[in-house]
Amino acid sequence: MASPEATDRPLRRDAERNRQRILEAAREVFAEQGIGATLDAVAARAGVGVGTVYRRFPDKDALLDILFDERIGELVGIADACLAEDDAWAGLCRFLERAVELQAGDRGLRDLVHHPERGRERVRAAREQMVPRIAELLRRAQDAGAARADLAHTDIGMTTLMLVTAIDSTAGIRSDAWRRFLALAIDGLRASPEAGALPGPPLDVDEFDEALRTPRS
Amino acid sequence: MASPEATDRPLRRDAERNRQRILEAAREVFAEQGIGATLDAVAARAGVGVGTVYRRFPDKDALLDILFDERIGELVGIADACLAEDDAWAGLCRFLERAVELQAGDRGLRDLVHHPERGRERVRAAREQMVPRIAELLRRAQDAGAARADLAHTDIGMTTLMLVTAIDSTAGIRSDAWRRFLALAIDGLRASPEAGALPGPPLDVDEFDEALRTPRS
DNA sequence: GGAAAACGGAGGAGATCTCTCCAGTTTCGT
DNA sequence: ACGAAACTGGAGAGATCTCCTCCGTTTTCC
Repeated sequence: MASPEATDRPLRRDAERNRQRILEAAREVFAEQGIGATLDAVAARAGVGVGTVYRRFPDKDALLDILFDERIGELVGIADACLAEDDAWAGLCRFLERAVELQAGDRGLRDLVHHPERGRERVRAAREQMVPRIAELLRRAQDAGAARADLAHTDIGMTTLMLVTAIDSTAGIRSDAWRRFLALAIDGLRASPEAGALPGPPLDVDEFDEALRTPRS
Repeated sequence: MASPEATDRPLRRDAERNRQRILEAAREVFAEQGIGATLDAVAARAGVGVGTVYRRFPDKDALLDILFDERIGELVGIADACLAEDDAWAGLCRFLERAVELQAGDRGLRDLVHHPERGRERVRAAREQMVPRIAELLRRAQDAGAARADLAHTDIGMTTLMLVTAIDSTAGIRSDAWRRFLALAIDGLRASPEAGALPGPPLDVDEFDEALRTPRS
């Protein structure tokens, strides 16, 4: 069903072999270079011509959709697992850690999660599943008195967006440097007597969505 | 001395008028669009031809240097003012607030501060003055027991880098939304009994420099 | 063995950006 | 008020990039 010819006769042997090579090469190239990588780069890595890539996949978004549907699904799985934890605060922290960890290893995934224009239906749908889960993770941690009460779930989203910046900057230097910044961020989310009230209202969902849509330097 | 012809005869009246128009237009355009703005855009805003811009300024970096030398100098001034505050923690917080505030209003300044490739000697020199000041602001706050003891000054730098991401994303939506994220970040820097030790060593200065040099999506 | 399917990769088309060139216009000293 | 020198505008050259198509050649499979 991932194949465009699924309903017709199967691909010729060489075609099927190349299709797999392209998918694997695309996985590698997008993970390294992000979704900005050209299909020429994918073709080169796969050892086929660009024409072969374009014959098999209508365009880059279609390829991204096939590749990343599953990976974004993993994020949903992580959220569900963390919702199942007894300790709500630990669940929230663990979610952040594992979600960021997953993205740390894949620049394409980072781009896609924080870049609503790209990808198609499946990726988009998966991303939308995240919102209620994150909101629930936060609400539980707040009810337990562990997370500061004035957080909104968009604050969690912005926190991961900011962490992605740290990852992008440091991935080539020290691949786990992000853990330090995550720890700092988590301490900022914790309920604490010293912390004053947050200034201003949080972003609402639409504002946050627009924020993701905004191109960053 | 800002003028390339300073040692020769003064510019003709129309040339000097256009030079001023270009500088003002460049300030506006770079503040809005960042240092990626084209000199064509600057010329259009100034109401002159591109040729006129290139006749007066050898290239974009020279123009950036003239424009932003002073603005980065303001950052140094802010750091000095905050170093003079009695309350070391308040000084650090105030520095972050004012430094980020200054950058919030000027996308070009954000780009330049966090993008060591661009700009020339003067901008570069001004940026280097920041490092010891930030280190001192942090050390004082740590000695006072207010900032967590395991922070390095590169953590402050990374914090502002991450905040810049938040600003870039939200500037067009709610221009002061960043204050909320700054408050969260500051709470993460505060010494606190709940906070465990930070994982891994901080970035050293060279690593942080390389991190800034790394292109971000 | 031959028709059909697939291949490769040069290159067209379209975006950008930076910066140059020169025919025409403006300034200013005398 | 006039002519030389200074200055102007903006088309467009040149350099990159990226996406995607086209078609002569090769491979598959009945």
